[in-house]
Amino acid sequence: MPKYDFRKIEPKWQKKWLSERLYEPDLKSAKKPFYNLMMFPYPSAEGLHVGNMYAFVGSDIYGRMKRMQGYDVFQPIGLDGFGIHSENYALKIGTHPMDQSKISQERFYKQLEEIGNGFAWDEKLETYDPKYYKWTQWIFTQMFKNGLAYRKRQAVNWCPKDLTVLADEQVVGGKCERCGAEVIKKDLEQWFFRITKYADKLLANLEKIDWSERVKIAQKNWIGKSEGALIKFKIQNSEFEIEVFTTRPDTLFGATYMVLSPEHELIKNQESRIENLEEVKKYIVTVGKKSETERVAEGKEKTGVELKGIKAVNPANKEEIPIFVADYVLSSYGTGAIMAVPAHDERDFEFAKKYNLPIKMVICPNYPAPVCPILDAAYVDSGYLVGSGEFDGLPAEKAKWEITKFVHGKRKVQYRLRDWLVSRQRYWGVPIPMIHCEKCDWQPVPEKDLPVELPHIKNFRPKGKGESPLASDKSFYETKCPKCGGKARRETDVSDTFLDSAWYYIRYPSVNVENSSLKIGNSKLEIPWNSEITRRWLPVSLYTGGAEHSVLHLLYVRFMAMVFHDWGLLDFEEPFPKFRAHGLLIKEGAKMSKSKGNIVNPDFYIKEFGADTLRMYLMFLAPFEQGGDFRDASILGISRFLERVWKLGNSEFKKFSSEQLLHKTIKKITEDIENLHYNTAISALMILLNAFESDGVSQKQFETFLKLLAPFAPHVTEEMWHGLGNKTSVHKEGWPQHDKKLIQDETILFIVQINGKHRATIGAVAGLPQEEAETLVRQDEKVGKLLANREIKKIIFVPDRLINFVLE
RNA sequence: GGGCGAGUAGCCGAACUGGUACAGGCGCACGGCUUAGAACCGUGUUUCCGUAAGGAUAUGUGGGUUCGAAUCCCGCCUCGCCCACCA
Repeated sequence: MPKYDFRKIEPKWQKKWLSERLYEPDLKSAKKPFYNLMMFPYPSAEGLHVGNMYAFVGSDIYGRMKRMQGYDVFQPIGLDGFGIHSENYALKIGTHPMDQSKISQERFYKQLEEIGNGFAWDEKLETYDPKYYKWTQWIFTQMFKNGLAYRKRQAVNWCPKDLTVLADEQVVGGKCERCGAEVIKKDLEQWFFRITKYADKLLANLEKIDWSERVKIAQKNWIGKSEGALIKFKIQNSEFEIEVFTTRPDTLFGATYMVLSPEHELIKNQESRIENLEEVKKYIVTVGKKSETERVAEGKEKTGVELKGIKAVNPANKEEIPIFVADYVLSSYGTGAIMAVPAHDERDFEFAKKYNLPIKMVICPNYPAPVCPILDAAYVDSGYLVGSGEFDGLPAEKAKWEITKFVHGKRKVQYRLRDWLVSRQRYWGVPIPMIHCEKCDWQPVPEKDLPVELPHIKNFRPKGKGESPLASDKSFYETKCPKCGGKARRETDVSDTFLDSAWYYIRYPSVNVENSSLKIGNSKLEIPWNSEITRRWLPVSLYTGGAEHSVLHLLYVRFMAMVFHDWGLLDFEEPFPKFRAHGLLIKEGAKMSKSKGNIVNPDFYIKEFGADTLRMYLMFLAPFEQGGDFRDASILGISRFLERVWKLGNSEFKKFSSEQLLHKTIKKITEDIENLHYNTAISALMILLNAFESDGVSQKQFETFLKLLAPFAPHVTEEMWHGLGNKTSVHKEGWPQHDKKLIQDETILFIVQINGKHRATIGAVAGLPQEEAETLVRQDEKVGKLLANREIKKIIFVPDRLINFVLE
């Protein structure tokens, strides 16, 4: 018997598959397209993380079964190589990202090949390839032309370590998603994408897509829809008004003061009337220096300053109320100002207590209530109106819209979602293709001049002055205005990496074909993909990836698809009708991280045990969607399993007695893979192998077994398949079908219970009616004894399964 | 603070729609093979009583529904993930 030499077998088949283009579907004319996609990785030269491998293998197993089921499976691969991640790595080891990317790319692709996935290598793409980012830039210019990209000055998230601004989605718990540094606010003018325009659709479409529930919930909360009203408050002795957004217009009569965010325009506007201007300004400056986390940490103790000398008027009861500025009101949500109703809002209550402001109760749990309860906390539940003039006695829900009408307010739906900040003051990214001209303002770079190539500049280190390193390269930024031809300056910021990944899945099938064009009047506009191919292959059949991208990539990518759809470039709105989040792979109970030094490098395990063993081990740990704990010790179980398979396939065949078990296993494995329950599928293979070893196996049965094992262990199965005299790849074989008749049991085991307790197990033929089953069971000696002289109150009968005698 | 999810053997985990709780693997123990060890093969492995047959007991915890609950309902405890002053 030859030795199971995976070190020879695995590279041999990998080469062969590649040269035979085994995993390349016919993109132009495939009859049963199945686009199986896993989120592409961002590479660093440290190489593929075992967590990446876990995710890719899980996706591959599904794709392999689909291929064997007769689908034309397209499983492309590429690199999300632009961005802070790769740039920081280059900074750390002292290389240039442009050179480093070539090294990382080679290493990553080599590793991805070694894990034995069925990738369509011909269509690989890298986001830092000018051929690719030409179109990322094209998308940017179209966004601008369609009014979906705009510039705005506002307080934005700034990472003091990575020296760039960040989108809200990239600030996690007040910290930079990439480096973990405390994020502070900076007042800067930046490029934004108008994702809020699609808030409603992004939310509504969630109902239509089949996604892991936890990801849908995360998106729903992030979008954060709330219904309320816009209400205007007049400023005493002034033309100025303050507009507020509230979800509780029913409590308007209880508004005893107002609060503005530190950035609110009224403060500048009314500067001359504010008596304590110095104090106010000082407060605003102090607040501006605080980081997000400091604000949250101090959140329990609210701070604020009254704007002395000016008052607002409550439009409901015309009472004069004071105005405060406080940082618990955010400039970026609603109108940046609130009406404070301390009796019915926890935050306002706390603030009012601290500054000794009146607390007026206007909602009572009961009506007519002789006395309203004395508040030691805000009463935030619903009830009936009191102290609200003509509205007294109305249920709060009803009063909401009547009061809004009474004060000429407007109903308004407000989203928590903010526009997507896409500028980055870094080097390693897609240059934003915009030109600024003193005369003509902002102009997009004309399509014919794309791409705007990222120059190889020596000093790419971020500068931290709110400018990208590109701003020091005169030859880059000096240009002419595309409109008037005058002297102009290029935008020197780059765009967010998440823009690169927001459309890659459309590009894959079109990598090697000609792009389509749109007719606009008499001219043609080339678009970034081929429409015919796109119609055949998209949307993606199954998308797999990490749940950590719930409100990042997975939100942006949906937004962009909706935009393309509205431009007539795609005929679907949702890019991924089915998405599954895989679990997190941890190591000995702890998260893998560089700082802990416990990152598992797959190379070592592939060398030591083989890719097939590592693949199966990873999948056997726990359900794929749950994640798993990598422990060295238990990899031996799989290693033994494959050795035994090898041994069995190299010994003499004879007929296996239970054809039934084989067919039950076919059914189970098919269902398990469909549901990504790879751990139980592997366990079913083990059970079958155990049976083969004790009862024997025919060649035909063993070949079926190899097909079932093929998605998990593609190399060894291919080797043995050919060893049995087959000339074509096992991965192109038809997936085994179970025989429905064969899996029906002829005999079953009856569970006999007395008072719900298991007392005996009795074999019987299947399909026995209750009476016969009862007779049979009573004949049993033990059961007979237990039932002797007892009164039977009731008998519960579950066909072919159980009979329960209930006594007295 | 809010939302979501989970708690089964020494460990990872299985259990369809409520119907034999713990499949499969790891580990461990004993035995075989071997000069010896590794590897490999076999047997056993919730806990308690019992030589055994068998019996009792057991799915974080306390209740409830049911002939019957890991599964459904309510309270509590613990852990994980996400969000977090969003008016």
